Amino acid sequence: MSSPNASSVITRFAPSPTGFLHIGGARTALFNWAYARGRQGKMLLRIEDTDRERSTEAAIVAILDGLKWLGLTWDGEAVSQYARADRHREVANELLKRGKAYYCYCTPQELEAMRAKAEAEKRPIRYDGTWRDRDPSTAPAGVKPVIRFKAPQEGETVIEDNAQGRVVIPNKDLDDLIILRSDGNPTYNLSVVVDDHDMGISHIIRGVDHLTNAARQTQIYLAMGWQVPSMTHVPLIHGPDGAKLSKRHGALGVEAYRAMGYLPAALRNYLARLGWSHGDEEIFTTEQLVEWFDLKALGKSASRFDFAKLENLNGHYIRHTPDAELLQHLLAFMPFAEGGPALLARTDDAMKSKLLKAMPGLKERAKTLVELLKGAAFLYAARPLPMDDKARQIVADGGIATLAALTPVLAGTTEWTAPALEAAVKAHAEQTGIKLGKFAQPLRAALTGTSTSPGIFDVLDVLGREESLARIADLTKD
RNA sequence: GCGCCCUUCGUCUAUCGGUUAGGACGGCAGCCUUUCACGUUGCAAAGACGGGUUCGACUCCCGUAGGGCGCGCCA
Repeated sequence: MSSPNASSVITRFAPSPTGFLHIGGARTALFNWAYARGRQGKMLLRIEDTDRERSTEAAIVAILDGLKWLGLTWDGEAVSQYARADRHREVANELLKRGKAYYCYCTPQELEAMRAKAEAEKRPIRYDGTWRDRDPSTAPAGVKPVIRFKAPQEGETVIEDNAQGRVVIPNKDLDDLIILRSDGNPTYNLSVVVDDHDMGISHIIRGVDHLTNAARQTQIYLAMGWQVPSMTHVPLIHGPDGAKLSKRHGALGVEAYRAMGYLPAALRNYLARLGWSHGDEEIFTTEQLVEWFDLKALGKSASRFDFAKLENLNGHYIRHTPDAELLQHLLAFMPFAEGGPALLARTDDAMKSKLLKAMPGLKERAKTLVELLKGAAFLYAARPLPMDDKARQIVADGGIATLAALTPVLAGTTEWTAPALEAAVKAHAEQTGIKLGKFAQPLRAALTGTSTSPGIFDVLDVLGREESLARIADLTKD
């Protein structure tokens, strides 16, 4: 199964489908992807679904969907770990045959008691090795055994980690883990080793929460006489408060970031800067990430997720995305936005061209697609326009008189374009000696129903002569 | 409790024994300005603590404190 070219890079992303793709998993996937892509290698995808109780189809769909949205493509078909259970059992039996594993007849209750006792006596919580050297013929009747790995008790296990450095763990602290459950199903640590070996994985890149597993897995590789892949354990991402970003503490799936209006490219860029750096580079393309990404530049300490920085980056990406492309992003985002589907239904070709025309002014003031859509709301608004408090205030504050005085100026402008309208209004301002700003705000209120918008002459332009004049007339006619 | 790991501005980070400890986000102040943004200029802001090693430590070593991860017939 492994590549004929021994030096080729094969990484993998191996999520367990017990929930959505969270931000830490997304970054792990990004690193695996970038590393493989940057070295003409492959990134494989394996779904670790051996926990039949908690694995769900919905989670698998969400994870694949999240990866696709993030633009992280994998090579070949996603592998179901559970589907390979026979092979895992085969290896468990091989280990048994080699004397590297044994049957254990302890019941879950006994193990629980063992743990409780150890804890009460303030001893390390580990399996005591009851069945390690015991004759299976003394097994109690009616108890289905598990198979335990016979871990070395002396010496130490060394992990040469690309991010963590050389990590040494005393073998006395690693107990005999279960590799095959009493129901005959393999457990995680066995499955991972067998799959990574069979799939020819050259580089394992995952979160540091797997560091201890790395030691146990190393022992299994050694027991099977297999080559241990290059290991890299990246530091974790914590929440803004420094606490861990667990499922229950507001950890969000990537689809939540999509709904918050972040662009995949911005999220990739942001995530890449958590635990990894390339000198002082802050904003870089995905192509550059692929080119620059290097295991050696990985940090060791956990980082906190900072929405403010993500938002800033996202704003940068929005501003620098070409209008037409950004419109496509906005359209794709709308189904996930609050009130978005309704607006999307009303987005015909005419509306699309209005959005496109207004885009330069719109994108300048949006940090997220949510804000972009909100900024575009005036294009969708139906007359008479709903007004927010500030707009109402402006109108009430002498705005109507200003608008009335402005109406003939606008109506008399032969060419309805932003520059022509601006020239006309400025001329009027000069004649009357009133500052331009005095005209702009009432106009903005009348045309958009808010106090903020793109440049007011651009707004007049996109809205068109008829609609603009009508919106103004709605306020001045009575 | 045991094991492993981590610790530079509020946050993300640069530094690979010799720097005025740099950048970015955020903050503050100014400029620009038709609103809001953008842009731009400037300012404040860091080596957890204590010992070593060294001519010289943020960089190396030890300890302390704080934090994280792991210790399932979960992954």
